[in-house]
Amino acid sequence: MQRPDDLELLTAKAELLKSIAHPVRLCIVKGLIEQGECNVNKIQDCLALPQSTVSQHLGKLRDLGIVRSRRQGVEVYYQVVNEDIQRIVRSLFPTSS
Amino acid sequence: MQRPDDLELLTAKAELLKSIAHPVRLCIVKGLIEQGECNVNKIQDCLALPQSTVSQHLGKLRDLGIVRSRRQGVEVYYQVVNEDIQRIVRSLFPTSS
DNA sequence: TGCATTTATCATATTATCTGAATATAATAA
DNA sequence: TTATTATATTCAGATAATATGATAAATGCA
Repeated sequence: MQRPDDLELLTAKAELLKSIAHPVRLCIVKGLIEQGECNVNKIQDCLALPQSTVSQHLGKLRDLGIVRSRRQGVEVYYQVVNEDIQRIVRSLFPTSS
Repeated sequence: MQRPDDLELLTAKAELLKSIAHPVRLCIVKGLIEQGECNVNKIQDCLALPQSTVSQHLGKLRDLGIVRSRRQGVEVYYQVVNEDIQRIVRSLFPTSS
């Protein structure tokens, strides 16, 4: 066991993991990875959670660079853009596409 | 985006991610994976954290089945036994062994 | 303009997590 | 038995994360 040479790296990676270490966010990210881009409204419907709850989770994912949003008219579409996260989620749910 | 068919699975996987979504626990797990089994004392020395803090983190990892402990006399040795976690950590730190 | 729809933000209550001190337990040696 | 070393557990306070309702902002349409 060697001394943690790079605490910043560890903290950054832990932060990354934390971003999907929540059932709702993991569900959102898994859904986006498996089925591609999606707008907020549809995500909400599927999760059956209050709009503000979903929006805040998406906001957190956006702030961390896990997802990117794109406005199309009134709607905002989200997609997963972080490769670490994509690898991790695919590796956690191997049977899925 | 489909309805979360298996909330339990999502919650379990999120729990798994949460277990290493902390710099100290990620450091411990990374160290154990890269350098194999290690006793608590050495882990403490390397992390320069209070004994109870390290022990509590190890306890959390043990309760979740991430690591397994083995007593050898007075010392307790830990090793990582969860394959999901091994895959994730290796994928997060690709340059390491 | 006024209105409906979609999404974001704010305030706040609740809950979970982290930490360190103190204490407890386990193994071994003297 | 007592002492020592190694590890675990308990507890209290601080901090952080989460959920939710109210409100605000952005867009498009009549």
